[in-house]
Amino acid sequence: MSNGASKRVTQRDVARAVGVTPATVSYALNGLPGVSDELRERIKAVADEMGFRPSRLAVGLRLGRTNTLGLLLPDVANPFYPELASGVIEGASAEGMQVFVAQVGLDGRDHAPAVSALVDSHCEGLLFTAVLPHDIPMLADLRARGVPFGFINRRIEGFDADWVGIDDFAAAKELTSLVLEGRQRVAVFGGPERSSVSAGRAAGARAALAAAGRTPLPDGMVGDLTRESGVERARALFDARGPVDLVVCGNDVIALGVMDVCHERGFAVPDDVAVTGFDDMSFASAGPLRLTTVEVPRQEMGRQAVASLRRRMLGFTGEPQVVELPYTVRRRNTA
Amino acid sequence: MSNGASKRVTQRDVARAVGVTPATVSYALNGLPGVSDELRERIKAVADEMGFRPSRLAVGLRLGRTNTLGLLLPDVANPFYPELASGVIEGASAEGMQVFVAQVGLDGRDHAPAVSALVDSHCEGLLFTAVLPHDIPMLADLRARGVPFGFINRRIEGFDADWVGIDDFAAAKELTSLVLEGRQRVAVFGGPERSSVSAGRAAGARAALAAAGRTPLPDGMVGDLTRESGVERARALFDARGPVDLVVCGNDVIALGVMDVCHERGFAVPDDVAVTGFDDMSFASAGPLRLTTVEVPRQEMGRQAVASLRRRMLGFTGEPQVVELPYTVRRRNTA
DNA sequence: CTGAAAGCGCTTACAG
DNA sequence: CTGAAAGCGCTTACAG
Repeated sequence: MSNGASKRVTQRDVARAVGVTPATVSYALNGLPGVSDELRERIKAVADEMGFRPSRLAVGLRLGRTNTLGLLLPDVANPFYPELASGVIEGASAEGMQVFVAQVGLDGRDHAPAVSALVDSHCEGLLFTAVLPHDIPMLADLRARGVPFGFINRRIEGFDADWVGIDDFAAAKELTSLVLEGRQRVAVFGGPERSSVSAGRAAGARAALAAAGRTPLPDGMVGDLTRESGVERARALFDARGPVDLVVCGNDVIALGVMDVCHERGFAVPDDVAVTGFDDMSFASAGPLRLTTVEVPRQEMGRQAVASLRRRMLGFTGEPQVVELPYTVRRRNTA
Repeated sequence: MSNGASKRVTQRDVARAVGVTPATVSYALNGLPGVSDELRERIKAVADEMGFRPSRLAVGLRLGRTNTLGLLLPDVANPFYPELASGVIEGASAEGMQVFVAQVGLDGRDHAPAVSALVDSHCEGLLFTAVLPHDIPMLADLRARGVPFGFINRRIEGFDADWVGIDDFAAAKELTSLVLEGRQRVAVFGGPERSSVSAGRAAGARAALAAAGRTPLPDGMVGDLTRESGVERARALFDARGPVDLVVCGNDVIALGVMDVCHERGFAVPDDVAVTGFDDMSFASAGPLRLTTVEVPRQEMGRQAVASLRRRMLGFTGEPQVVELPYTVRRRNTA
């Protein structure tokens, strides 16, 4: 025993033990009519005792339904995604579904191989968290194959699909307006150029500035959503212009990088340089940090996305569903 | 088209298109002998053009090998685990394996249902990140069924299995000795009582104190690895004893909670109260935080665990493999 | 070099 | 109320 050989108990084993055919075991265990109560109980008891568990592979092959969903996550240096994933996994598990997690490149580069592997494994639905416009051909192909999918967080202009997220534009505008006050020299450190989320946040910040009759500094508007990128952009910015009044960042991680540089140069936050983040990651509220930011309901986004996807998997073919969740501006100590 | 019906192209479709039997398609695509080069190329071309991809379900059922691995993660409020997961997913994907991710309760409670679902799906190996001693019966059952598994991070005293982690005892001892200096009143805020990792870290801290002829304060030794727990324990501690000299925390998240309370009470860190963390999570090095902690190679732990597990899946039956990775003590500004 | 057949573990009409 | 048969999509001995 325990020689590595599969010790799986099959339906047939149970059938033999009880003295019926496998079909009867199937009927009994799946609660279909046509089996006497007494026999059903006996089969259940034997199955339990033998530790029989139907093979999901066999059931999936036979039924053409696997109860499996695929989740595509970009590189997890960004703590935004794990919490999204947690919501997805929790929501899926509550519905008896399993989740294959695949990783795509930073910022969502190179979805194709991951999607292919997921489809090969009969995922019945896919959830994308970091789509970019160049993914459209792949998505169109997916749609043609009849594989349901949904977007979380990012979406693609002009390519409709179920989506769950927040109003990034409104949130960024509100945050920026709130902290703008008299600050004149304002930099906006956005995320990747083609990310709908980053674009929305940057546009919101610019709109707030415009409403106050100001324009942002042209420095560092586009970059990765990483701390390193925040550091590099902040250094370049401060080298060129000294301590500016406010840096509006595309997420909390960039803001961390900016604060690193403020610390390194001895600029007081927010007195010399005010900084805002976005997402309200767990560390943002920490005592020594107290980052001013926007809380995004990441777990809830994941859960809602599963709910939408499940409807599709069950055959719903209506218009793309848009779920816009509430956000909360958190004004703390950095702006 | 696109009515939700499965648009899967099967081997048989390809066979029909080429005018051969499905078996020939299988031989051709899998590079087996017995197919002329010319025919093989033609079959490959047609398969590609039709977008044929073998069903992993069918292949898995037929071969009894699914190339799938299951990863069990506790509640992801703790950023420790996503980075571990990233290493696992990356390592698996490099080997052509897919990863089912399942979530278990906080601190690893209630593994059983998740394990069961993973085994039902024919995962060929399981990776546990937060085992507890009471999981032994479940693990023994797994072993009896011939399902290979490995531990990352936590392990179980007296239950040998492949394990990847660091020497938590040595690391905690080194860190504590380094920052101890003249500090007399020292609290050790550990993690869950039965976690091998938390136990090792706490023991290491106590050993360092003992070596200096000191004993830790009895307050808050056991608790969850959460910020809330850090907050609660710090409040109770400071209520009872005022600002102690040093709080050695079981991880960075607890330390964050302690620093929240220092901030709230106006205690300067490290001058009034020194604080150490453990793990070196990304936020730990942030300018305003500069937490003194121990860097744990989380991604690498995940990758190595996949390598060990893969050997088992390929039939290796030798002694349990123990992989102890190097850690790095990071002395920054909080102690 | 190619084809027909069995079988992985299930489910579900269809007969009895 | 129960059993025999077909089939989901593959792979692999086994004949030809």
